[in-house]
Amino acid sequence: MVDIARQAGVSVATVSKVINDRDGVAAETAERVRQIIAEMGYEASLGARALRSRKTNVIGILVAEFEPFSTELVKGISAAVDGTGYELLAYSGGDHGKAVGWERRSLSLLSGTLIDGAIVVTPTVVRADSSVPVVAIDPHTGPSGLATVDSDNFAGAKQATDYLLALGHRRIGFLGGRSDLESARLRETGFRKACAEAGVEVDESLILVGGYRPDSTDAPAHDLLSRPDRPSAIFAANDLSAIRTMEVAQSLGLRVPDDLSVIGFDDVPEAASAHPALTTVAQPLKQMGAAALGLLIDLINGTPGETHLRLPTHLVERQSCRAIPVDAQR
Amino acid sequence: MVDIARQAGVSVATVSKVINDRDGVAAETAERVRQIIAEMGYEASLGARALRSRKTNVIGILVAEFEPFSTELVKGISAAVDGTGYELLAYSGGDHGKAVGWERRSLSLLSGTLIDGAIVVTPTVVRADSSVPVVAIDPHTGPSGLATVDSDNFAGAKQATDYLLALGHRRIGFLGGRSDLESARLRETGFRKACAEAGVEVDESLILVGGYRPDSTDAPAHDLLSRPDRPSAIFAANDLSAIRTMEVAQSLGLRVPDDLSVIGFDDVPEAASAHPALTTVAQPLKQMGAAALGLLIDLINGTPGETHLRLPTHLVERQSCRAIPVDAQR
DNA sequence: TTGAAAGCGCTAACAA
DNA sequence: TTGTTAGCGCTTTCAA
Repeated sequence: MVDIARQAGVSVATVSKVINDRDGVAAETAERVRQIIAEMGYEASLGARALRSRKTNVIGILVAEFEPFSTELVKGISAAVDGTGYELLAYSGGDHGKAVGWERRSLSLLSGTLIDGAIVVTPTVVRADSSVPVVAIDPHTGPSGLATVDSDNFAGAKQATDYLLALGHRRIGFLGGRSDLESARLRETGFRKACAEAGVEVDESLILVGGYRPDSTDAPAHDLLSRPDRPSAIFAANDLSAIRTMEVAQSLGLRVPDDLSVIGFDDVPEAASAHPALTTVAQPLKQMGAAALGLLIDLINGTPGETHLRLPTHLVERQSCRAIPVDAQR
Repeated sequence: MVDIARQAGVSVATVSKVINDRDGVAAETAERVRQIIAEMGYEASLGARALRSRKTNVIGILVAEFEPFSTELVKGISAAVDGTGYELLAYSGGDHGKAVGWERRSLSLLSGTLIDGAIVVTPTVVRADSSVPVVAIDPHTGPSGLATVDSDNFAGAKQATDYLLALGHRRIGFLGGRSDLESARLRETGFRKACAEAGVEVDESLILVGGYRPDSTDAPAHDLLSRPDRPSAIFAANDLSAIRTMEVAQSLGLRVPDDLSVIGFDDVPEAASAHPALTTVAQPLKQMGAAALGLLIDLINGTPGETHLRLPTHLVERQSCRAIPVDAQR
């Protein structure tokens, strides 16, 4: 900025005024400064600028990691941000969410200086008292005081389980999600509800935790599939763990769907390219991202509307589930 | 930080030293300060911190927009960053790359202050003289002086065209990419080369530009498909335009692959979930992201190795292409 | 071992 | 219309 000022023969204050379209600058001077800025390809440093002014026009997206789920949300937010005048800064702490409180850390790292507001994805811990407006997607269990967006996890899980039951499955394994997340809790509740309604007793030894992550799914999937009375179907609480479950099954010599039916949750793009293509419950991830952005912008503008948006799910039938032959049913 | 200092009864300078593990602080004092920091959930503002010190341990990923291509790269970078000690900041300017020079703008916005280095995706314009190390993925035409990562676009395009040719197609439409990108140029060259080798003359009126974007693909796809002598197959320069081409075909009453074969390029996850599932040339996007990160970290550490990495492509056969019945061949 | 003071690149209030 | 000055939250000499 000093260079620009020197080149133009004015003070840095004047340059700043030109950049920010403040008035009190002669049209001629402004033009000259603009010229030089363009020539030198200068852009005010976000860090320094934000330090001093309050508004940055940047919205932060805080994720533990860029994996299929969070990136689908990001795609939705990105599509929706077009035309709003905001820019997007998606931030992932280095530890991939392994450290408790990563979202609080990232939030204070960025808020107050760099961003006007934040969308935080699957937070484990949040304080509603952040210095900037925050919207949570798929939040943790319990009240947070935050504006949130999620999908109807209960209904979706029930739908998945009903589908498996309708195919004749009676011994159904359940690979739960991250127990600190509301979504994981609701999916298990939906599963149990469907079983209860169908008069099928759930075998508690068939309920394990996959934690939404492929690597933490390995062990429980192995457990479930290597027992003599293994389930004929598995409902994995998200697509990534469902896909890993299919891989584990295949490594054990089981064919999906012939020997084992598997159903997931989310409908990330990877579900369609799995082998076999994964039957799953779709969350409208792109819409959820867009909705979160809408909520956040309202919050920033001080015109809060809804504080909680819940979007519907639907079943997507692909190739990973099969009806049990009638004579094999118990 | 002032609050912390007051609480601990020390100066902000001391707090800063504790945060940055500088020595010259009594173990006891340090412990007390750390305690309070933890209690208050404080984290130093990235903007302010970076303004003063040089190293931020943050790597920037600059994209025009979060769409399937760039997000696949981001996933690859994210997976590879684990354990390196770096964090990731993916930035998308608001205009979705419509403004020329968005990457230069984003770069100077972030560099010098917020990030230690940047990976820029499909840049149109770059100066190698940035204040931080930069690696380009899928760069623009012509020399840039930048370290780059790409895939073998020429071989991939030839492979795709050979495949179509082998299926008996002789009238093949080509929907090119963004003409400023090296990849688009190479894909067209590969297409022409394959035709030439097969002794098939290319009809220049069948070569149009889709620009890698669904919306800019609509018109040329319509053009190609509504002419009486429409091609029997279309090679679209990336998956997004291929998928849109299939949609346009279907809206025109053409069945894919029965009436029209379509092949894409990239193999983004969306290709597998298209209807019909898209046959395409796969780029190893995740590996490309990981490779770019490796290159960049080398650059940051001042131990530059390779300056240009080219990864191989391969054909992924799905359901969008069909052999032409022999009697229909010309 | 500690803290005062300067300054990173910028914006905002005010004075000239 | 312009420039001077102070200060955003932090790190870093350097003196106490």
